[in-house]
Amino acid sequence: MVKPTAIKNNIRALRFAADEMTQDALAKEIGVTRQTIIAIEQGRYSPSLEAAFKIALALGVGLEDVFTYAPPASKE
Amino acid sequence: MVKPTAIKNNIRALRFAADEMTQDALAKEIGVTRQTIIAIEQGRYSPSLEAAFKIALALGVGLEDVFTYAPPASKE
DNA sequence: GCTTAATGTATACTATTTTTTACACTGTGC
DNA sequence: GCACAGTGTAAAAAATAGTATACATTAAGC
Repeated sequence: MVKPTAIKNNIRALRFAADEMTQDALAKEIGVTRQTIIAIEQGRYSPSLEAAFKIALALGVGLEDVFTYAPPASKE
Repeated sequence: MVKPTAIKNNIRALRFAADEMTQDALAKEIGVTRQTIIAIEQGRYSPSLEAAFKIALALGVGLEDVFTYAPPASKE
């Protein structure tokens, strides 16, 4: 099963909004590696709740401003 | 290192508020096992962002109404 | 043309979350 | 007493998230 993450985020946009913060800077600020930021930005996997909270905190916005859950589209 | 989850939740309270929903019912509704609900309720680990979103949805509240991040208390 | 910063890709590895199965405990109804 | 619902515990295995390292690409500055 593939399940390509039902969660979207606008970390990239918010990074630029937040004083042009680089992936590396963000990664360091929240205590993860750059790889993690890249993978999350690209939606390759959704972060842990903890990582998500830290990211929102670092970007100065609420959790739900960064990540949005796209429900699997029920058939209707 | 132990890292006992910096995230708190009030799933249990919200379950009762939401029509006395049982752990089993909630688990089924969001597509995880009962074990997962128990572990999360007890704070044994924090869920994935996806699981967290589903739980909030099933309980009819916002993500940040269910889970709260307790920052590691900076020294001040 | 060389260097550097920022981003992306890949792979192997570790850690954490989630599942599965199985059993224990408590309260309620019969 | 026995059955059942709801909750809890435990441990192994599978799935997913995150790390570490190394290398490629692009744009900017010198």
